[in-house]
Amino acid sequence: MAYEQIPVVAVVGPTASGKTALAAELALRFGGEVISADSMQIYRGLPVSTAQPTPEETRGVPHHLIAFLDWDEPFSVADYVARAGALIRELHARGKLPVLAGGTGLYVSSLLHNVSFAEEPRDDALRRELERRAEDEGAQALLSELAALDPETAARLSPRDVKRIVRALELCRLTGKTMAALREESRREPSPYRACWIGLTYEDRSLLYDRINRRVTAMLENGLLDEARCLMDFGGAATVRQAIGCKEFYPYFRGECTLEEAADTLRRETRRYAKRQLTWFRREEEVSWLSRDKLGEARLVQEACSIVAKKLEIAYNEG
RNA sequence: GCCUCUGUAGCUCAGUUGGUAGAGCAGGGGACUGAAAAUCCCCGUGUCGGUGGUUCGAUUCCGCCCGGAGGCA
Repeated sequence: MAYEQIPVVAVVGPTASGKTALAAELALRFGGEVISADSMQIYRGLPVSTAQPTPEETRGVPHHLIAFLDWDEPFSVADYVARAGALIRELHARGKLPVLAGGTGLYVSSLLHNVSFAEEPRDDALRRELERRAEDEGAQALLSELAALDPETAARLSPRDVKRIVRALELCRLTGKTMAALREESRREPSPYRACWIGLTYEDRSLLYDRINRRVTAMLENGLLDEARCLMDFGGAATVRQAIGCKEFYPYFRGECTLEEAADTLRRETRRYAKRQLTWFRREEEVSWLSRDKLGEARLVQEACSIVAKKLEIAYNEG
């Protein structure tokens, strides 16, 4: 490698697995700062539903890319990669170790594998038009159209995956290139980062689910309903509206179900989300997994430190 | 104590006029390139409560036992 790669730690795993605490601990021990990799914690005014780190949890360590966007502002992976990449360079220049912490797999993977999004634009009006056509003519019609332009992408998409069909068509129209080709081009540049991936998991899935279930109860005690009510009244960009934690209560607010039913739906959606996160990170071959149900708190931190020190070849003070 | 109903997948239940069974939910696996906490794909073997009997063959019919619900005393 002709140039030196910037060392980066990435703490990943499903929601409620303890990423926040471990990231702060690692930042303290290695002289780092935390960069969140979470597509919902970016928004202001959702500290409870998005489980943003509390002041106690940050332990005096600076945390970046949290609560800086208003609800009417959309956000995307491309925005994330640009901002987080700039932050990493800035921290490195200041002699700080960047510690990524978050559960948005697409963000972490795209950033650390240096996926380039530079040239591909987006066009919300075109997107809306395509979505309307999908409703009127059926998604299959759009998929057939895509098959003529970009057979490779069309072949791997389901006729029901409207979102991806629309985006693939949008890309063809705007760039004249196929999504398949653009994907290929986006992976050409080698990563400027030397990444140490640490994955938190539970070997016994039911223990993770217990934690999730209890966390929802705790959130309700901490004002979750107020956030949900505000977001429902405000509306906001398509991005925030997807947040798990608020939309599940809208039926309750409309009198269509009980509070307990809404809370159970939220618990289930969070469990499913955690499962999807595990699926995403499992395919990242570089992840060193640590089982939270097998290691005590002290042991977990110790293991994580030694993995980081070894991988990034940095010294640190034990204890 | 007697009578009735009931016991099938983790849960709620369907079903087999006797040829070892299937839905919903829960759950599991996977995919993922500008909305990703989104979106999409795939996955149902379980002593049919136990035990005897009838039968070529019982989860299905009959007897007894055990568990649950209700009714009468």
